[in-house]
Amino acid sequence: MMDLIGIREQISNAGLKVTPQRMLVLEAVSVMKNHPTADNIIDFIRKNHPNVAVGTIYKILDNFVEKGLIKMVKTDKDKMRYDSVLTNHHHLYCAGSDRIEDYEDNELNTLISNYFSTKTIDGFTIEDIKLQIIGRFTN
Amino acid sequence: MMDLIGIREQISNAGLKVTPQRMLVLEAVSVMKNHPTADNIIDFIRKNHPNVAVGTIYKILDNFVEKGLIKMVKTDKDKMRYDSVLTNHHHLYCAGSDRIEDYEDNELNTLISNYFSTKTIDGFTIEDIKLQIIGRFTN
DNA sequence: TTACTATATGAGAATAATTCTTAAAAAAGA
DNA sequence: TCTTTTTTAAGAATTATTCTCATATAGTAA
Repeated sequence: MMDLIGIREQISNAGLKVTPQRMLVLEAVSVMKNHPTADNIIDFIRKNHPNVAVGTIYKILDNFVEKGLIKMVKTDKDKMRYDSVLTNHHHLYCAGSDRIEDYEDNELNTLISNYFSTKTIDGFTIEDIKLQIIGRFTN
Repeated sequence: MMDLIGIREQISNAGLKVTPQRMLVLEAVSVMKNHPTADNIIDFIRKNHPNVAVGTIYKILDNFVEKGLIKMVKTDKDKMRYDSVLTNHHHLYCAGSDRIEDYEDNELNTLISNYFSTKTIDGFTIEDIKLQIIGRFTN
């Protein structure tokens, strides 16, 4: 479940001081699998630790993104969301709601990276490719 | 250049009343090819028509997105952006700045739609697929 | 352990983007 | 034209996020 030692290590290895607040944020993002917004994370943490400042949580999220501990997910509408899954994956976006799910597909990854190993884009160096698959969840 | 009759028609065909303000907004988004933010659009319009209300422009942008006349593009950090290009295209995102460019590639579109014509995603009906190609512009 | 220094935090003010409210104005239809 | 419905202007309100700065704490070195 919540491997506090692992979380402590991740923060430390990223070159950040380990603080109770950072532990709480990283634990929250790891536990909340639904691409939470900053606000979701704030609520989650403050339910049990009402003394943690909102600005602190925003700053910690920035720290973590900067150090690569978590990622930001771009959605069409609404606010910023965060993602603790760092393996290469794509996202399924519901056209009619806020729902976002991960989509992992190595065959697809291979197909795309093969394609771009021969094809280059003029004036642009590719670092990463993500698919936004928009549609409807049927469940 | 600015085909005012075409713009009028687009608005009308979308089932919206044609007003001067809507003409201005659709013309602005069509002319500004750089994925403008709401604020860019507001500045552009108010330079020549300072009497158009900010809230009106926001509401018109919403109308247009809802009717499919324009699209929203969201990037990692910053605000909402708008896009008038309705052909199927992808986006190049600069990892180090706000820059976004369109990327059209029919060969790629074919590749992907072929892939997903055989492969289905459990519990999900695909409506559209967009690539976010992240990297660096070399010019 | 204690002290030191850099960094992180809490609290709330400030800012920025967007939405809401309401009365007045204008569009489309009869 | 007159009527009905929709749209607009203006600015207040809301929401998300960033900033400020005094205090507190983590990591390190003695």
